[in-house]
Amino acid sequence: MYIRDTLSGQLKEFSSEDNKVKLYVCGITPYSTAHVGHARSTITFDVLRRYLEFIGFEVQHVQNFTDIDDKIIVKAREESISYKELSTRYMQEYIRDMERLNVLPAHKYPLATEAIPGIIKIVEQLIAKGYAYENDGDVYFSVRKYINYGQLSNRSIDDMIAGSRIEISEQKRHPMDFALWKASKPGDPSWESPWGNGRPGWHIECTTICLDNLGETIDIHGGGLDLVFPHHENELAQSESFTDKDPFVRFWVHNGLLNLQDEKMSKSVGNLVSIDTALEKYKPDLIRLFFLSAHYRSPLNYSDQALSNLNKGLDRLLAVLRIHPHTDFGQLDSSPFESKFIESMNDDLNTSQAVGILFELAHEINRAHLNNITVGEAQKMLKKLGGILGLKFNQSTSSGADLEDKVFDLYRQMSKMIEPSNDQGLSNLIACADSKSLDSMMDTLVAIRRKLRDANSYDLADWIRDTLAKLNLIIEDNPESSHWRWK
RNA sequence: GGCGACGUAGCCAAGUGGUUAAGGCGGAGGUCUGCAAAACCUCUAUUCGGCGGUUCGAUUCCGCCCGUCGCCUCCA
Repeated sequence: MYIRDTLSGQLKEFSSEDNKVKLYVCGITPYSTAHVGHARSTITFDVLRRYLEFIGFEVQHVQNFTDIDDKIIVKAREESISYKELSTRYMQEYIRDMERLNVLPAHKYPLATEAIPGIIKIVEQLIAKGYAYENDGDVYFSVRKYINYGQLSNRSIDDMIAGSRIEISEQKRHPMDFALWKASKPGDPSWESPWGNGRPGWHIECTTICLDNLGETIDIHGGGLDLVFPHHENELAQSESFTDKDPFVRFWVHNGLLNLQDEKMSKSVGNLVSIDTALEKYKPDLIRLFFLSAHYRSPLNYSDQALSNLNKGLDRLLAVLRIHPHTDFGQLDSSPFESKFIESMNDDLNTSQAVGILFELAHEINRAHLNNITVGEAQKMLKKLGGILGLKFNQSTSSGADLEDKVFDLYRQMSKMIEPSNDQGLSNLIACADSKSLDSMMDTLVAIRRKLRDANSYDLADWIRDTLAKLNLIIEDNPESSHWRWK
């Protein structure tokens, strides 16, 4: 498999020792509800992980929570609760949201606040080695000491200072220096350290958690494109300064950002769609399919139109999986689709192409079935390949609280309409309707319509079909048989 | 100002130095059907932002221009 590495800018063939993959994905700062942009990132790496596992790697997946930072402190104070209470709430929410999106849980979700002893050790070492300095309770990393600073984001210290709004801080020796440890203000959550009470800076928790959980060299480090600078740049600088080991990360992988009306979706802009909101409107499979329909590194515009369009496509796949295959005519060979799927995924996780292949396979299954060829194995293949993308292909079901009553009501209306016809068979069918079981009512309705259609009573047959359609119950008629399904 | 990405049909979106530029949605016609739905068949970009260059040949490589977006401050 080939993966694009941000640091080298190259497509590189992926391999690892003993077929084990150390995968570290930057998690969230839990101070507010997760949005669909977070979902895109998480799903990107979920698919990467699933695929690596599919091709035989053993993946160890670690994702952190940065559960202490300025915004958490501010927000907790606003709500008059502890930082812990606040961060716990949003961490739980996040985990639950991801579960709903069928994301495989990471093997570990380490917290920044639980890594503090390790953080302190690393900061002490960085000071001892001359990469960092303490000033009035703060500790800063000295970017000039790390000669490769800027390598990941491909920029030079001078250029960054020249163009823009770097805050000059009295405490720092160089404006680009960044905090490893921050002295805390009275009343803020704080931890004891050799430099007084304080808390970790933003990037050091990831370094520490990586080293503690995965070792000095990790195979894949992932996150959103907006983390390249400063987060990953700083993480890289401090990690390699600490370990003297190059590389810290073999593959830096970054996903493109999700836009809303061509503008990045972010907390600061406020143009957020929460995962919860998205899930109220769209099935998890659809949201995943939407993300995967574009390349993971490209920007992607979140829009209701795009999602709704894709929904028709998802319905196609679901319809194909509903086919009852013939059993006695040669099996459709779906292995070429698997090969093409793998080829696409091997090419830097080209999920867009892979999704295209799913549709091609679906089309082929429909064709084969029409020609009386058995498609059972091909259906399994479709499910299997979709599964690599984390698609569950759950058929729609919905049992509205009073749905049974509504369908039963339909019987009552029908019995009035039918009386004049004096058809004993029909009346018997109607009479045996069981208001408890939707399945049996639907089966009976299908049978009733059969009779009606045989008797050319199309008006009533159509009325039943239309009425059920309004309840999201679809009846499909074929010359020889009829079926019902959920919309 | 610096760095980077992108611009492919009505929309979403892959892709390639050269026979037919994936796939989905939408649209048109047809088959099937009592009708509808689903499915199937055919069609729907002589052309890949614009202008030059390299090349026998470029949408694909190079340069410039136009446009959109991202990063350089917290962000997945």
